[in-house]
Amino acid sequence: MPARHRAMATLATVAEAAGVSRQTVSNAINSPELLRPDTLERVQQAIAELGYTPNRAARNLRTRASHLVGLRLDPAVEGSASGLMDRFLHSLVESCKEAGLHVLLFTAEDVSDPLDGYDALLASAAVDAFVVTDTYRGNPQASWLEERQVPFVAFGRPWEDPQAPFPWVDVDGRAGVALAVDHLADRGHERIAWVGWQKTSYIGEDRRSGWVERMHERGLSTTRLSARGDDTIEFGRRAAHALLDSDQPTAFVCASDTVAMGALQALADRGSSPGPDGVAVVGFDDSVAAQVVPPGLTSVRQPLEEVAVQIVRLLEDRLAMRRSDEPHAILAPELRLRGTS
Amino acid sequence: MPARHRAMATLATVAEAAGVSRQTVSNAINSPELLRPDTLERVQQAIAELGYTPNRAARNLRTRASHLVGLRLDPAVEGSASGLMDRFLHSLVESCKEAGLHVLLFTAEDVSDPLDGYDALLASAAVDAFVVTDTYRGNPQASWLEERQVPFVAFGRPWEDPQAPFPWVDVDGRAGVALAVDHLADRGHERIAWVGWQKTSYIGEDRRSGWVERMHERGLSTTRLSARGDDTIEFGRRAAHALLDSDQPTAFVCASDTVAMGALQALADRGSSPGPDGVAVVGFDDSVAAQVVPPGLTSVRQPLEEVAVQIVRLLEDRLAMRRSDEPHAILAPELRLRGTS
DNA sequence: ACGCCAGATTGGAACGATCCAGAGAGAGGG
DNA sequence: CCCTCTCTCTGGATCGTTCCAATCTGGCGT
Repeated sequence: MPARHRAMATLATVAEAAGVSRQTVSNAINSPELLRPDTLERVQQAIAELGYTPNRAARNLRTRASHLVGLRLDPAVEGSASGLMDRFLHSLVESCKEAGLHVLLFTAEDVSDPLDGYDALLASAAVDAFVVTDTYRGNPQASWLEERQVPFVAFGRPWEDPQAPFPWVDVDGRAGVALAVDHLADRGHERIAWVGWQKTSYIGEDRRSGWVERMHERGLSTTRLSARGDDTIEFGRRAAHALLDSDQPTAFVCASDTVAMGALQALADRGSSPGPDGVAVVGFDDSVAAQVVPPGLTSVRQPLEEVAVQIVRLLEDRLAMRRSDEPHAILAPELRLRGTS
Repeated sequence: MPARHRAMATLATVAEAAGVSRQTVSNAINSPELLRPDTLERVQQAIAELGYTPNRAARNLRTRASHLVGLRLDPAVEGSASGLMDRFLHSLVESCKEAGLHVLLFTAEDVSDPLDGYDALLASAAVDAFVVTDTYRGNPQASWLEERQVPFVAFGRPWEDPQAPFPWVDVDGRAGVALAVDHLADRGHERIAWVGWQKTSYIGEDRRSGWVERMHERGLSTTRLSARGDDTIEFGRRAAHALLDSDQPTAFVCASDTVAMGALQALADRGSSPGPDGVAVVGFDDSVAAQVVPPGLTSVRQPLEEVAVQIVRLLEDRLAMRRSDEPHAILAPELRLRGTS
């Protein structure tokens, strides 16, 4: 174990100890197949004895690569239920490790500027690549980074331009909602309502289309069963009340757990409880809230672990200047069944 | 704006453009007060024109500092309500930025080994310092890092050894719970129960002591009003039922929101609802779940933003090899009032 | 006119790795 | 016996910055 106050071992130190040149030690680490077995053995032993680890800064300087991936962390909205970032981050860090990469976090000075922060890291060669996550509304980062030929992978589709050539990974929200509709319809529900986001949200409309399509596929009507608004508990509550007052749905499929929590509140307001006997509710995100709220909110779970794996795969291709055979991935979510349905 | 495919500007480039030496450009950036005003002006203009930004790797190599802070991300327990890491991480990244630092995430190969992962980053000089967060049960990292004279700051007290010299920041759980007790007692509750964690948890016992002390200070009895168990919803539920069956508390103060959610479920099981008219419940962590569960769970909120600020302050001291005048900070949480109390 | 001094600027060396071209050692062929 | 070729290994140059010591400049006192 190298102690910090003692001088760290360097290539030169190891080389001397093993009686070889610097370059040979370097090769022992980076291209061991170049060494004669006995030499390799000797060098490896010296490395072990001295506890040598290559100095990152020096390596980065020479190879012009930092093996760091930048991720901009934007403030999560307080009071929204998701907390997806936590799960995603874990998987991402894990997947990156497999690929010899590390995740470097940064934030913007100016949160409203989607480009802020990228430039500084790039110009100083602090990171090799980016993972871009905040693509919910358009995605100027993509074209900006593309222009500069910076390797990056997006979590989220380029909705405005589905043909955009950059690599991305996304979750099939539509399929997820269709899953929810199937589940409810299988259980005999016919009046299944949608409580979702504003029309301006690409993601919201994608999820909603899963509801519309699957409802029609199963011969169910969607008329007067749809509500759109903000991603807040309050909206979910009001929308659920309004729908219950007018067209008496027997189930709600929601664009998010946040909205779904609102629907649950509406049911509570009316003294009725969700679940098999009452009105069913299905959320989206499988947030912690969905897991802990009684009696458990059925919810569509995004495969974030797999998303991270795919992102890193594409990232590796880009970093190796390799053309990915499949630069886009749309992953299927699954339905987590709980008490509310 | 420097494009990636074009050669990046270097000190030499700028120096030539400004008609000065490399070192002068370096000084213009790091010690501008050394330059004559007109020279400084000229150099700065050249820097701006060429879009020059110092190369991190080269700087790191020369100065033996990376300005990176390592943070080990350990898997959050699914189904526990907190999600504190998300909030903390944001604040930490933000505070670090002010100090010219970045946060580098890593994970352990072997999660059960609290030291795993630190060594590799350290040996390769990838980070200058660490923020250690997983100190809930003992804290071998601290002594390990201390031994190696690695700068680090812990989020969490060294419970086993309060005199330990390393810098740390923590939240006063005891005071937070006392706040909750006061709040409930002020509202007329006298039979206030504790639902907390195992005796082996330092944090759990600290929080509990806030309940015990404040109850006694206010002349209230704690006899047969305490339950201890796992940090799960299920335990909270069972414990609440048991207490309600035997000694009829009118309020629950819980060691976590997770446990509190269990208590809420117990009330729901009995057809009674929490709040002013029924049994009050107070949680701990102010998790997203607390915010979204109807009618809103009153909860003790940790000042994570301030924790991050203090951690970075101590970190800066350590990195500057400066002795902090106050290397420990215990911050007071606050009570977030909601419908359950 | 000269020396002195502080302030401003410079050029070489160093940080620790990898790239690159070339040297040394054997093996094999003519 | 020499030449070539391959396999190993080596030493110098280099990445872009900062450290360090030395040099240069101009103002001031005598």
